[in-house]
Amino acid sequence: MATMTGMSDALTPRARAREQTMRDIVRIGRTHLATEGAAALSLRAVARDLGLVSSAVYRYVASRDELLTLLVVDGYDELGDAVDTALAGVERSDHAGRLVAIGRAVRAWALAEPATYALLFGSPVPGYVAPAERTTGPGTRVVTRLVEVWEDAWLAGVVAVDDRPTPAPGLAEDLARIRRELAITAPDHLIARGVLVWAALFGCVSFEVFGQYGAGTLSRPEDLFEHHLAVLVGTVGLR
Amino acid sequence: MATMTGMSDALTPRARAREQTMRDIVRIGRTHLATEGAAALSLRAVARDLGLVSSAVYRYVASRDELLTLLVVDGYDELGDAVDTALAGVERSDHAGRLVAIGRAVRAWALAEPATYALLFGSPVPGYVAPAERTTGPGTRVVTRLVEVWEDAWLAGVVAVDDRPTPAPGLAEDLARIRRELAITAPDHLIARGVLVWAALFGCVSFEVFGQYGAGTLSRPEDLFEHHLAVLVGTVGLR
DNA sequence: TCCAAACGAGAGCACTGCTCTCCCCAAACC
DNA sequence: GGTTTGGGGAGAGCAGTGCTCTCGTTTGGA
Repeated sequence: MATMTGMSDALTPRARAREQTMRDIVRIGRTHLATEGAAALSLRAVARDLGLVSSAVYRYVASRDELLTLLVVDGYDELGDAVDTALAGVERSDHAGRLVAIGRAVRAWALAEPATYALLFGSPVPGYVAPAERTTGPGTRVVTRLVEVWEDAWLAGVVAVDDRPTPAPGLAEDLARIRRELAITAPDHLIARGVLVWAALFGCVSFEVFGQYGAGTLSRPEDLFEHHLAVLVGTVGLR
Repeated sequence: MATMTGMSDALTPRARAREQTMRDIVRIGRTHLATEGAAALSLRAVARDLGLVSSAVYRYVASRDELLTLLVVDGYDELGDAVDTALAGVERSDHAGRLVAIGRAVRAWALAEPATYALLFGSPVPGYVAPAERTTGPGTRVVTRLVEVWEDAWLAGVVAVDDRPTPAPGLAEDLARIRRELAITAPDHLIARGVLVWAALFGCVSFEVFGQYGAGTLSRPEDLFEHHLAVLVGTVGLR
């Protein structure tokens, strides 16, 4: 509180070194996460790789859970970047193409970083709850992009989907809140289908990453995924 | 190897006591799993609750991983029983009703036993791989029931679904193997859609159990799930 | 120049999984 | 019934973990 209050960003030497150490911790943490997995992520091991004694890293990271939070945020950012990069190559008016691009990007990133994907979308690490104020922002980047697709298509008037089955009346309130919070205009049945496609997309990716299809039963999983994407495009009435 | 070789089942007093202890271990393990989660599952804690010293439980369970395997098998069995019970109340000819019943049963069980559900369908516990020879049997009960639904509907000639998008030619081999292994006759496009519905169903359940929808954003998640089920019924052309 | 803050090291506590040895007693065999 | 054998419990111990506390040292800023 004393000396260097203010807006930081002034880059004092100490802050500079500190940020470098923080980056090193996250970097080493990511490699450990990728090689040994989330439960085997050990602050002591990170400290060893960093050339520090275990207690020293507690100057930077308050607990193992906070290290997990850092990795969660890092993962969401990377996934969000991957999706945005993929979207950059698709015309905004090509709604089906954008949905497919998002799906492919999510799958590709998940297969490349299965441990981080598991940390974000798998079973919660027991005893650990990601602090909402730090993770919801980066955590909603993908679904934000998905919603953009439906909304764009709806505004362009090119959504062709049956409005049956009709969402239950009890859902109206929830859907209205979603519509308000995301500032969209698409009707209830489209929002509900969008949520389904969102969940289905990650369900497909999770099945593949977590090996639920059975070990080695699929010789061409990418073909199956492409087909599923194509069906999902129809589920929200894009073309 | 010495005395009591043979088919067991003869229930010698020792074997009887042993099985009782095994059941106690699984029972206590389940409560710990439910209260503290998979990563916090500790053989020592189970031993304490059992009134034993930690080394004693190693007479029954070779390792912590084996305890996890016991709980995995136990969970698959319970889920399979839940699904079968739900199906018992639906006419075999009511294909849509059977799919909905399976979906509801899976969701209800997952919400009732989130920790076990996470163990089965969430991110794999790091360093632990479920031994296929012990888990694939019980682990395929649900998908077996799902496949039964499509197959029954197909045989009854009541499947009304577009055969587009056409599964990629490269998928033919994989789909043929699935058809052979499960002894079904449904065509490629129906099998592919069935796989999608399977993954989508568990994607929806996982999103809800793992809180991916955002904490407390849905006031009536069951209504949303019902709607998703209704859409998925259409995805495989049931009515 | 001097002080306070930042920082690293080390010891220590309570916990974990797992191994090994010791030993008792009940079950199994004659 | 007596003998033996092995199942099973207890305890110590090793290596690892998260985390805390204390103790010096370094170093940046006033």
